[in-house]
Amino acid sequence: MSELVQQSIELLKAQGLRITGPRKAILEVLASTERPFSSEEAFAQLKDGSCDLVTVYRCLDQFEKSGIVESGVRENGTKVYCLGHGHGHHHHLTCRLCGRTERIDLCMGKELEAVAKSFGFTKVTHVMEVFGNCPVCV
Amino acid sequence: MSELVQQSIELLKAQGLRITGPRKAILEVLASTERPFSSEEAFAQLKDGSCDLVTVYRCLDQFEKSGIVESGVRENGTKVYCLGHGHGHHHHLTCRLCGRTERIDLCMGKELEAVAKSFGFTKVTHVMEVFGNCPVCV
DNA sequence: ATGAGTGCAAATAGTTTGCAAGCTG
DNA sequence: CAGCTTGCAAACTATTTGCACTCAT
Repeated sequence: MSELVQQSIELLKAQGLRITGPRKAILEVLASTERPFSSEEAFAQLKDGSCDLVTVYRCLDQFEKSGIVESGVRENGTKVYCLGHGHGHHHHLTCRLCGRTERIDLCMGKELEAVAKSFGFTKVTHVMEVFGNCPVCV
Repeated sequence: MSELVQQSIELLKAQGLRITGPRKAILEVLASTERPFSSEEAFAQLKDGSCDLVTVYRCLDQFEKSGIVESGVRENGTKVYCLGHGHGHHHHLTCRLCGRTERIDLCMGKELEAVAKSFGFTKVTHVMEVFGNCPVCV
């Protein structure tokens, strides 16, 4: 089991959450690559019978609430999740044709928070996804 | 009819598209505020009987292809559209409780494009939405 | 043993599509 | 009057919810 999965499990335990087969399996999938997964995609990566698709939805949602994964939104509105991979908040550059994903550390979180605060907004979060056609897909 | 709507209509005509009742009505709604609308929300603003919800979906999609509106995605994945309002590309700060929206001109489009190109990606686009709780909602 | 977690089925939300009829240019 | 547009119905995709059962702690 990867170190990243171990860390995540500790975090879950620390919050009084239970470590189950499906949760471990889903974490393993997320840890396998930096590419963000939708619930359906993560489900597709699981060995047949690992768990139900609904469980994937519920676990990913739970993981997000627990702060061990971050979520984003695809161009088409699909929700995706990825482990912090030990690097905390970041964004992705995704090929809209093949799904290949590169990590982007560029982020204007602080600036956005400053602007938002100037409007009196609190609990500021943001979602940013970058799309393009990768060299392989032309 | 607002100037903004006039401009949009000219753009549609220039592309050989037809100016119909529903299209004008939808443009009026979009022009009424800087707040981005989902198809359902735009539909709700129309006078009863202006047109069918499906038509709103199709028109907004068409408007985006024609370049007269820009689209974004809500935290929950809902697709939203807004007129350029004569200021071109921009982003929004939306209260996740009441929907109040402020315009944000902060954008790292150029930087993102540079990073994406360094990976060999072309046709780079990005989606960014900022959320918070506005002063009125606490 | 107790309640968090899961599976299955069914409900929902948002959006898209097929096709015949209507209206714009 | 040609064919872009629309309306209506139905299909679809992604996600959520209800409920009984199971298993981690």
